[in-house]
Amino acid sequence: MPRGRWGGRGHGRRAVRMLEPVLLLLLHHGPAHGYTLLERLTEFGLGDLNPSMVYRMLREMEAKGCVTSTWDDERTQGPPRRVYCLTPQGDEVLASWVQDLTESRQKIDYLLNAYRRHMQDHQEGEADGHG
Amino acid sequence: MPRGRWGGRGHGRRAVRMLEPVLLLLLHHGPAHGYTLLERLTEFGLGDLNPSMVYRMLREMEAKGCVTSTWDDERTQGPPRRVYCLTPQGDEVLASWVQDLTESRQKIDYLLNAYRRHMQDHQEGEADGHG
DNA sequence: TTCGCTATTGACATTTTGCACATAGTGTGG
DNA sequence: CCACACTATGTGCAAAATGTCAATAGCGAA
Repeated sequence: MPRGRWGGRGHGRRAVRMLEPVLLLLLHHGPAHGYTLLERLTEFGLGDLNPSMVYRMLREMEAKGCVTSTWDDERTQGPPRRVYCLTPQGDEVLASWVQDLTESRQKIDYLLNAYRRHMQDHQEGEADGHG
Repeated sequence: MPRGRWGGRGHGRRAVRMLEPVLLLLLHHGPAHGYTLLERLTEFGLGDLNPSMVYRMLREMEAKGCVTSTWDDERTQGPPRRVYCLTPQGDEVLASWVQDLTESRQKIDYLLNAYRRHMQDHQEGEADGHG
């Protein structure tokens, strides 16, 4: 019974997916190669991602018009590299992601606070009126 | 080219999925019917969810052993209702969700802060050395 | 040539999501 | 009784997203 890579421990889903916004932000600093972006993901806690996913996301973003790509002229080593560059469109999408993430953060906060409050009450209840 | 229900506006993915943890938290307060849970979701900003998804999630949670369900004895109106009840297992899973969400929140914060810092620098750069 | 590293891409399986619709009991109006 | 609205839950399917593996490809070293 294959249930993905989450071998039984804990819950089976990840709360957030931030690959696209992180890539957009990274590209807002200036054009970059996929491979470079890939390495910079660790800074954002996305270090365990499979390269294919990053390249795929990049291509999807290009299809949506968020980025453009050209082949790099200079080649230091290895095969030709693509240089990705943010478009104004990508800029807007980044902004909308920031919006979404701000709201998401609020929702998470709400849940987390509700959890802590409830757990506190629960403990007090145990110590006070129960036992 | 159908891309889901996000008709071109903004980005096409949602950052977070919190249905399961919210249901677990709600059930930590005590047993409840699916329909009731469904209505309480709005408090957590999950008001626009399709009922099927909630019931489905509930059944998945039961399959995982996070909750148990029995048919309600009393019937006020409508068909028999299931009462869902959190298990110790579900308690643990909720805790692991809280962990995950705490980390996720940190990641979001990191991205948001990086964005704001960068945008500030960008503006200063525009006003100062550019134009 | 083969090996190892850098870079990118393709193909396929699995998982998740959204939606439409089926089922089912109860109460109301004709 | 029948149609209808409301409460409550469950099924099935199609599309999209995600995860993993393997393929391609250039370059330098052995």
